[in-house]
Amino acid sequence: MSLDGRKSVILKAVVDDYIATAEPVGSKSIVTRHNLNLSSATVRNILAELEKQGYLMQPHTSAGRIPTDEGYRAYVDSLMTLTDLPEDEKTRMENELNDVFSGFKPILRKTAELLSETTGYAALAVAPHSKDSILRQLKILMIEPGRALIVVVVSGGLVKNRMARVPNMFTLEQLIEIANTVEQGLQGKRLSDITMVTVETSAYSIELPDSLLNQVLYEAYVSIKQAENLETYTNGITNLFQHPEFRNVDRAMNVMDTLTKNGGMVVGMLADRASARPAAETVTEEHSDLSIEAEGRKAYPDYFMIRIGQEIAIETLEDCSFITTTYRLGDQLLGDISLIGPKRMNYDDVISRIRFVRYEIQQSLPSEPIETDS
Amino acid sequence: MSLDGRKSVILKAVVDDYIATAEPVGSKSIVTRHNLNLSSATVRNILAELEKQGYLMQPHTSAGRIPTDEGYRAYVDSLMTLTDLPEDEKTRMENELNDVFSGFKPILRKTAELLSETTGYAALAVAPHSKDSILRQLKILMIEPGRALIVVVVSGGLVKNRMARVPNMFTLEQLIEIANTVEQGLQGKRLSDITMVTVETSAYSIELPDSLLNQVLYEAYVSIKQAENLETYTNGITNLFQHPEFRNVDRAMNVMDTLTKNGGMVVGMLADRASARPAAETVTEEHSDLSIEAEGRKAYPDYFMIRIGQEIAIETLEDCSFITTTYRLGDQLLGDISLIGPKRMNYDDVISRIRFVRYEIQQSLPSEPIETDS
DNA sequence: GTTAGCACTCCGAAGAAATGAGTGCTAATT
DNA sequence: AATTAGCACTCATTTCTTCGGAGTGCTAAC
Repeated sequence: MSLDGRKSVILKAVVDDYIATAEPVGSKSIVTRHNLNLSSATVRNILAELEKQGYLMQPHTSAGRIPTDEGYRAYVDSLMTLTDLPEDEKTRMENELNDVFSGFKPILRKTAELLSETTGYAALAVAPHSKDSILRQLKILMIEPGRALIVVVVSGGLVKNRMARVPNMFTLEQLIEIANTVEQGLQGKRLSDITMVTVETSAYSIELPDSLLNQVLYEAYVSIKQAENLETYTNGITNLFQHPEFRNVDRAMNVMDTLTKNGGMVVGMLADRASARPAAETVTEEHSDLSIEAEGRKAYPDYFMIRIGQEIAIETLEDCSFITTTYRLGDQLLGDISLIGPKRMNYDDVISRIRFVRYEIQQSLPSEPIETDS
Repeated sequence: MSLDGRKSVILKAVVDDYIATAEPVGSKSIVTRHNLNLSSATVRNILAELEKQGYLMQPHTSAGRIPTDEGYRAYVDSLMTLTDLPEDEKTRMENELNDVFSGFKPILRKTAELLSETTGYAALAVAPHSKDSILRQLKILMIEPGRALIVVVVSGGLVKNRMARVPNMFTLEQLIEIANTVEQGLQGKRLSDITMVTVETSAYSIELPDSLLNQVLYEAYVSIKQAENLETYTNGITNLFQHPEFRNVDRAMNVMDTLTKNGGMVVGMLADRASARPAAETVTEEHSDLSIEAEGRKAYPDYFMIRIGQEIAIETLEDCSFITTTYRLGDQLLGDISLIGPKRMNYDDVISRIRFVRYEIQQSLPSEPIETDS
């Protein structure tokens, strides 16, 4: 009953056609487009069944069918055919990525740009970060009297730096002493466990007036805390407007709003959740015949997390789909690459591309230094 | 003939009403709304004259009038009445700004946020930068073998830093020597005059194999060059969609695109031009009775540059107006605050608010350390 | 110089009619 | 028992028409 051969062929046909045309798909057009050996009447019967099973729906009584979230889900899980990118596409993207000025940020920016441009959807890259980052180093560099650059180095090689104002009277030596003391006291701690109290405690042995010392400690604390922040690069949000589902200004605005508010935090958190817990039902395994790093499957979250419509659990994005995957640099650093488009998205193409750029990022930057700040 | 008392009253009325309603303004509604002692017929005659003079136009023959770019220009230059912000608004904005976590970036972000939220338009803040930045310091901090943080300090106190990969074999001492040598060679030079050749020349005395040395020099060069980049913070672009002139998806998309492409560079350059050359005809002097820093008028570009429609000289923004002002930190650092909205913008309110936040920024952060990176 | 009056314009809303893609159901066919 | 042809029906969309009204310009009177 559920999805025998013919049914799945028709469901796939509906989703494929709807993705291509954005118009409800009728029985007749299916028959001709896919030259099936069936009459439209038979197809109609099958469509009715698929609708009863929840895979399809009609926008109104006398219209063709469009996929429901469940329909897309079935399509993505087992129906769609993943193809590899054509070679010239690959080399083109490869070249573009290699052209980038050195530095990690530019490369992520370029990645988001490339993805959004080639797919026509919105792309998002989250900079590498470590889930349970551990403080490794705390350095201070005096820029001029009263101003110092505080550098926080975290497990996995992530470095964050931040300018801070310090009392004029401190000498570089004093600052370095403070930094060293705090560093020793906090080294190895998880960032999330560090509080202002921890910082102060770590520095109890230093003999300086509290009022002055605390200013520096506070700056150090802020710097450490900022190392926890995720950085995100978004590109191509306006692309979404090209798609008919967002030709309505209000809907477009809502989506834009959600994607840009708080510096992309909403989306960043979403992507973050992806790498955090790849829950069984929402994670789509790559089709094994095309999987690039099949050996690592169990050990690392190399899946594509695909959230369709309601599954995103954000009301304004219920017409969207959200595809996320995680890249790794070395053993500890994780980052995410995501793509947001209409539910009626070219999943096949998008997945190929994301996989490709992930591969590229991991290849070309296995241990690139990573600079970030707040 | 040009703009005698009654005419300017009527022009002001039209612009005011059109700003308020977004509907073409008719002769009758002017009379009732502003209870003038005139008949609608008289007003019609005046409207016809104003139209002949180029201040007004009709969308179609039997419609009311709307302002032309010249109409807005006249309004902005001499007709509108600038009011001061109500006290509670001021304290509210002040509090919000003071609540911000320390650091310059957050404050600029907050500024853009505040402005866009309270005005309902899009806001843009350009981080402080110096027009002809001069290299002051070049520091290197070794993070771990093979990785170093390069810090560039520029005249005016701007600091940029960037992680770089350096050959493993270098010791911290060697790196510091290189940095010091290059620093000495380049100190005092304008960033724009520094090239890869200049950098290499500055280091000719160092006795190390070229192939290794050049890697470091290249990284230094890149770091210096990145210090030239402007950083921009944009907020509230989606606000624009609320206004009827952008309810058309395509127009909205064009505007969005222009405002977001290349990380806001288009707009950044626009704002930049504002502080660069305040050309007479496009710069609007603040109405003197409300001017806060009247004494500094000639010495600093404390004007509001207002560009209306075509004056922006970007086709996709021809329905917009663009208001920019420059803030200063200390003597050398300049930054811009801009607001982008429909031509039919509440100029009065917007200008008051921009002026207020500029004042706040300059007050609360006279010499805050400024951290940025690429 | 101002105003009342009037004919005229033209947008936009509201309705009516035609179109056509697509459906579900029934009865005939394989 | 599955498939298909046929047909009546539904309903979004498009096109055309009508009509009201806000607003104008012009003329003639005040």
